[in-house]
Amino acid sequence: MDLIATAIKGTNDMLPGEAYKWHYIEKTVAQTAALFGFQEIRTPVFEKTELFERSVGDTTDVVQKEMYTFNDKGGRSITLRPEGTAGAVRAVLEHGLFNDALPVRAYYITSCYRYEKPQAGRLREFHQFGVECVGASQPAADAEIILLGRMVLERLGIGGVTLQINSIGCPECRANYTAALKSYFSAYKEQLCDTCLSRLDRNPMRILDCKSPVCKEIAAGAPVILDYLCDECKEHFEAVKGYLQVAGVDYIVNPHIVRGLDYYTKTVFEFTCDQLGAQTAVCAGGRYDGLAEELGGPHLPSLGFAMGLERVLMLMEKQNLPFEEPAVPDVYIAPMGEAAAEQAMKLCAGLRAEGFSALTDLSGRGLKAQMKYAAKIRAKYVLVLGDNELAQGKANLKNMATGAQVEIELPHGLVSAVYDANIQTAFDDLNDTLENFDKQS
RNA sequence: GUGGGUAUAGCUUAGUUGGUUAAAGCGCCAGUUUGUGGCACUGGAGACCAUCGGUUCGAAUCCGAUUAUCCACCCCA
Repeated sequence: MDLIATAIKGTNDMLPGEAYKWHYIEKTVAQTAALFGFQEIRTPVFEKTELFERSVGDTTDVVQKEMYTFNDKGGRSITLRPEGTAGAVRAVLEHGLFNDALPVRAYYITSCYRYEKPQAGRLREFHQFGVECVGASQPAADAEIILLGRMVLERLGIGGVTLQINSIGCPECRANYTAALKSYFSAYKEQLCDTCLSRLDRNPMRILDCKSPVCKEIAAGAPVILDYLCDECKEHFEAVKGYLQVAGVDYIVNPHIVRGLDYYTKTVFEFTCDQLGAQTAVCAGGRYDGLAEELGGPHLPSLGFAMGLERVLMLMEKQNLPFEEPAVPDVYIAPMGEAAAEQAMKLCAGLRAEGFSALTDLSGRGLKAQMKYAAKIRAKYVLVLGDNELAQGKANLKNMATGAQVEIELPHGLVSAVYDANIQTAFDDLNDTLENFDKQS
């Protein structure tokens, strides 16, 4: 084939044969969110560029080199959302949802866009399940969000996941900490890798994240944020850990967890797994107490997380986890000849009106081919409709799983040219037949 | 943005040291004369061997570039 266009780099088509997996994940995720009182929020795929520059932070990689930014025809700078929090919080503020009962609990399942080199577990268009809890300052909120993330993974059956938590403090304690980091790392200027050298000035906390062995070794001896937390942040973090312990949640405190988005404060966490290729995080988030104000709203301590759904899917497939099976057609009607084809169409319509999924031939195939097709689409029952059946008003209904057949009465309407009111009751009989079929055979 | 692997039918692959009409399995379509699927048999459609250029009498095979894809770095979910 020589197609004039193919899918864009880093995008995935979700094909009919796979869609049920997504449905299952989305359903599980939404139901779990509902258990925690979260309601869905949907915001536009694109936003004003400033929104992301301000929230995510204009020194972050995401903003600096990964955003899909363009000017629309009105000359406005528009950006496809690289993450979900900014838009959700913007909407909460814009519509004054904080005037209603606090906290606002919202979740979303959306696509996000980042211009990155695709690799395992990383796409340019990817999907996130995210939750935002706006207007909750207490450590209980942190624990609740973590519990929600954990429960989603649990309900999907995903194993091998570790919860790592840390606190990166408030702007005040972080300032002290970064100062300490700077002076510590400055002593190793000669040995740090180039990227870390540039991070020394801009964001020394990132050096803790570096994978280069040398930097890792140096970072191992670096000051730890937890020692620099102010009393309030320290207390908050202790309380969060306390809640997690009470809830029986296993976690490890990893002082090297540093989120790449600027809005995070205090608690940050990641659910990590080693089955994601070079990627580690399947779900990550934290508190962002200053974001609402940063966007021009009131002071609203908040927090949330995002879960990478492609990564969730990847883990589920790797771990051979079951998905809710897709629905298969209830009945396939195999007509033979033109007259039968018309009646089959009518019968299908009636069955569908009754809530059955009913299919019939659209390709003019022979009976054998139709049986094959019916088997392939995993139809539960097949009804062969030929001249004999139409003449006698009876037909054989075949159970495709067992091969058993049973004779049923055809609706009267089928043999008359005009739609007959009786057809409805006749379909009811057919329904009963379908329902009782297994008992009979 | 940097680096590495890969590129032959819808899918998975074979194609010997470059040598005539490029194979197979699966899938698809159709048959195996009487109206019933999963099995078997037979036949059919389907590939300008990613693209462009080069070396050669001759290229799917060698060389280069481009593109795509996978993986890793970076960063992130």
